[in-house]
Amino acid sequence: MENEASLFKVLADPTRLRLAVLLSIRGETCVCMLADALDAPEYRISRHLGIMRSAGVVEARREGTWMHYKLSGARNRLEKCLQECFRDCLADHETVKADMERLSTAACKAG
Amino acid sequence: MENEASLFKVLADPTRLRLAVLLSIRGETCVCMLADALDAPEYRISRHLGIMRSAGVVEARREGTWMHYKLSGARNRLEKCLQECFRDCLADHETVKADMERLSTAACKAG
DNA sequence: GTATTATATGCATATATGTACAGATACGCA
DNA sequence: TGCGTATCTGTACATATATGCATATAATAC
Repeated sequence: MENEASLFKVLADPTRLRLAVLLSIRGETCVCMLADALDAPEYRISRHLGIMRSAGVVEARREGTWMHYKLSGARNRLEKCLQECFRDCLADHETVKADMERLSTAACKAG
Repeated sequence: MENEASLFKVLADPTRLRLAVLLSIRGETCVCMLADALDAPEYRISRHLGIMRSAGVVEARREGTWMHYKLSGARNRLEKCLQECFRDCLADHETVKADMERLSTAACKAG
């Protein structure tokens, strides 16, 4: 049960939860966009994305200088269930809506 | 989003996750049975149940000397979704099956 | 009242965690 | 090669967390 608890632990932080929900809504997104969306310093976003990546929750793709992150495909029923939670239960959260609003006006040179 | 992250944090511990799944399967259960099921000292179970109770995840009912705990009714969509996760994704976990096995042979004077 | 049982909690300790800053790395371009 | 931009990470620090032990509380039985 350690693994399952670890998965919950990854989501047990507001920054990481917001990132997970945003990625579930928008799909692959660049780090600089995520930093703008969450209105947080880039190194903080990067650190949390690293934690999520180590846990296999997100995947990264490099495109030149830019790194794009997206949710990993669910590897089991629990991960699938939790990803559904993001979309069904958290996508319309006030914080997420504000994050999406900022994200929509953010400009990223990666296009 | 702090509240949602806190909810995940409550579940981000193996002991608490096992307790949550057990309660979702079996319904209201006495502390001594839970301690037997998890093969853990009673004070540890009590401590974690206290944390879950503070977070509103479980409810307690006193019956004489005994305390019975059960999952609280889901107060929102996220809680409902997570409770479904317990039953759909974690109930057949090896650890949970072993916990249920110990629980089935445990005797509680509360009946 | 005392004794016994079930459960909860104060305390000390060890470990983990999030954050901020500075500096490092990776990449593209000249 | 050197420069600029995007991203990552080493370190330090403050805070949070889980644990074990001993003890406290709560309820019942005598």
